[in-house]
Amino acid sequence: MSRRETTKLETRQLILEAARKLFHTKGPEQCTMRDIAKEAGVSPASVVVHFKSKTALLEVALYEDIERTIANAVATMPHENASLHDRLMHIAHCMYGFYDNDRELYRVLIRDTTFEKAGENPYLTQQLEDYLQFFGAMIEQEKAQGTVQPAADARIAAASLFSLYFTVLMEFLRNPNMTLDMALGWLAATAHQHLTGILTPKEVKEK
Amino acid sequence: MSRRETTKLETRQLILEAARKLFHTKGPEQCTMRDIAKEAGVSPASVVVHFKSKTALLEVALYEDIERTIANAVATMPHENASLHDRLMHIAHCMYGFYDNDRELYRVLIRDTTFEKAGENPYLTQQLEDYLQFFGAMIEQEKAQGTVQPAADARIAAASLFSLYFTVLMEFLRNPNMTLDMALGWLAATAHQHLTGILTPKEVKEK
DNA sequence: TGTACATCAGTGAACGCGCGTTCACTGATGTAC
DNA sequence: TGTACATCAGTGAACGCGCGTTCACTGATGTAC
Repeated sequence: MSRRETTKLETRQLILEAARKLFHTKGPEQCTMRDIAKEAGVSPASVVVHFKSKTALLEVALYEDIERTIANAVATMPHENASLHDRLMHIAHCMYGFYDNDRELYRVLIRDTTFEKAGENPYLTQQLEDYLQFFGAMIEQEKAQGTVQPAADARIAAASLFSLYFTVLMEFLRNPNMTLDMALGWLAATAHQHLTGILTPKEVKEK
Repeated sequence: MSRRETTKLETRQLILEAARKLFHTKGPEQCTMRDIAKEAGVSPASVVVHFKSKTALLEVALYEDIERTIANAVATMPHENASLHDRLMHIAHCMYGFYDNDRELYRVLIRDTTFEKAGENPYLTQQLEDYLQFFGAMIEQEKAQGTVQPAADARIAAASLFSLYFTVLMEFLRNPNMTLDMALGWLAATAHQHLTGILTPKEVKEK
C-alpha cells in the first residue's frame, strides 16, 4: 500500500472515531457533519469525500460494533445440548443488551438504514444476510438431530424468527419504558410459539 | 359547532387534500411545506398551526386511506368456513395491494412514523392496536371452534403474525424488484410455519 | 539519479435549499353588558 | 337589540440552522523520461 493510500485510510479512521464519539455523547441528531469534522481535526469537505452522507457515516461507524457483538454472542453460545430456543434467546439477549447501551442512537441508526431503498446500506444488508445464513444452518443441524421436522424450510424459519426478533427490537428502541427483561420475555413467547405452532394436531395433519 | 370552528376544520381539510395530492404526484420528499401551503391556497405558517411537522401531516393525511383499506379488507372477508390462514392472507392481500399503488410514498410514511419515539404517532399507533385486537379476537374464535389449541396465547399469536406481515411489507416497500405475488408467497410461507410450528411432535410434548 | 510533470487527498469558503420557529398584524367571529 | 370589546384563525415575512454540493486551491506523493 502506497503512502498516499495509508494516509487516506488514516483520515478515514480519524473521521470514524470522531463520529462514534460524538454519536454517543451528543446523539446522532444533535451533532452535525461539521462537528464531526472539527472533532476529527479535518475539513468538513473531507468528511463528504469519504462518506457520501451522514447516514452512510452512521452505518459504517456502528457496523463494526454490531459485528463484534454478534461474534461475541456466537462465541459464548451455550453447549450443543442446549435447545434451539435457548440458543436463539442467548443471541437475542446479547444483542438487546448491546442496543440497550444507547437506545436513542441505535433507534436512529436502524430507522435510517433499514428503511432506505435496497442497496443504500451495503454493510448492514450483508451482515443481515450472513446472520440469516447462520440461523438457517443452525436449524438444518437441528433437523439432522431430529428435533426439527425434516419438511420444515430452514430459510423460512430463520427469516421468521428474525422478523420476531426485529419487531420486538423496534419496540424496545422506541419505548423507553420497556425493560430488557420485558423485551426478552416477549420475544421468548413469540419465538416459542413459532417453534411449536398454535393449530391443533388434527388441523396440522390436514394441511 | 361555531362558525369559527367549522372554518378552522375547512382549512385543515384543504391542507390535507393538498398534501395528499402533492405527496402522490411529487413524492413526500420532493414537496415542501410551502408547496403544500401554496397548493391549499393558505399561508405556510398556517400549515404549521394545524400540523406540527411534515411527518405529522404525512401521518394524518394517509391514516384515513389505510383505515378505509382495512375496513374494505374486513368487509370482503371470505366466509367463516375459510381457514384462519386464508383469512389472514386475504387481509394481507388487500393491504399489500394498497401499498403497491405508491410504494415510495408508503415507504417514507412508515419509516417516518413507526420509528418515531412512542407517542409521536398517535393515529397509527391506535390503528395498529385496534388491528391487533381484531386479530386476537379472530384467533380466540378459532379456539372456540377447536382449530386452534386452547393453550395458545391469542395476543402473542396476533402480534407474531403481524410481525411477519410487517417485515415482509418493509422488504416489499424497499425493494422495487419484489412483486406483489412474491411478497404474498413469502408471507404465506412464514405465516403457515407460525401456525403449524417446526419442532417434531415429541419435542413439542416435552416443552 | 535527477528533473519535470501529473495525480489526487485534503482545504476552506461559499452556495442554495428546506426545515421549524417567531413576529407583529389583520379581520372576522364571538361575547358581555 | 345594539355597541364595544375580546378572542383567535390565519397572514406574510424574516430568522437561524444543518444539509449536500461546488469551487479554485495547495502541497505532498507518484511517475515518466
